[in-house]
Amino acid sequence: MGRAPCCSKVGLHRGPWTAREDALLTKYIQLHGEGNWRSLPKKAGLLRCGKSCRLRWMNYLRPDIKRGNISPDEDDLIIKMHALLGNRWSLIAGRLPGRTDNEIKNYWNTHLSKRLLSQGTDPNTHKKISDPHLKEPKKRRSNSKKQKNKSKSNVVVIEKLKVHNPKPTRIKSLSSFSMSRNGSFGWTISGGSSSSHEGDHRGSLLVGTEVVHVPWSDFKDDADHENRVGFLVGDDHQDRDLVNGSDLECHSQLLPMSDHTLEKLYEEYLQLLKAEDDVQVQLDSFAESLLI
DNA sequence: AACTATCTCAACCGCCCAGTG
DNA sequence: GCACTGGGCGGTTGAGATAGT
Repeated sequence: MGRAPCCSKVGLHRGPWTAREDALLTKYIQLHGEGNWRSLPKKAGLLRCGKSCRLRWMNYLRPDIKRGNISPDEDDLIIKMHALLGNRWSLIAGRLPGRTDNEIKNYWNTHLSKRLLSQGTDPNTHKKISDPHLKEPKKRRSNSKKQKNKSKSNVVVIEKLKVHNPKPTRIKSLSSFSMSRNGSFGWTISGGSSSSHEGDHRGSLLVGTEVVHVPWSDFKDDADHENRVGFLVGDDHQDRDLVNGSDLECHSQLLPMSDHTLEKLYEEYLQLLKAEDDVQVQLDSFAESLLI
């Protein structure tokens, strides 16, 4: 509908981001903070749409991002949240620290919806379906455990049985994350230094007691690797190895915090689910509370 | 080894909403 | 109330990776 694109696309670079672009964007945001996405590309020296910059930052470059497989607990939570909220990925992501809406959306579409189908559940309505054809998920030709190792993301699968490859995710507002847009609730995630949105990232990979990870797509091919790594880790060279080497162990070390948070969430759900009398009413009110 | 089918997910697109003047 | 802008969201796409033939 009539709205003009957020910026002129003439001459703008599209497609996968290079390490150099990542570095430029990260550096700019570290210095000036988030916001003003429309003008940011120009100021940062990027030939990108502001939206593209925002997306790249939010889903990949933010320092308060962790990596890691989506755990079975998170699986379960996503399914429950989806039953409550539908395809409101940002809200669901808001309940899963370290997960982006894009990641959850992708994960749902590629894994969870198929799983529900295979279990005879309509992924849209979360109700049992009777059509046997719908129960059969689209199968890959192999039933072998795929060990996908995309060079693009340079990620190693930790859990042998899980096929989902982790991608970078963000922990919404480490000190206290709040719902975006429609949501207003929040919780406090661990103490430690806060990483504000006003350019206080300082290029460090350490956020509080957490080691957060910077994306490293393009690393293997990019000649700017060293510059980028050095840049991204700032002066904290002890973190270099986290970037240069396999950081999967570090990913798993991040999980306890998330698991702890998940426990809280489960408590909420259990409380709701225990009340069988008017469970639907409570679930509805719970869903509404997310939207306030 | 080559080809094909399938899967994954980063990135883009269009729309909506809130804020501002 | 209206127009405009910036930011954000959900849906979709397509390149690259993987596995089977």
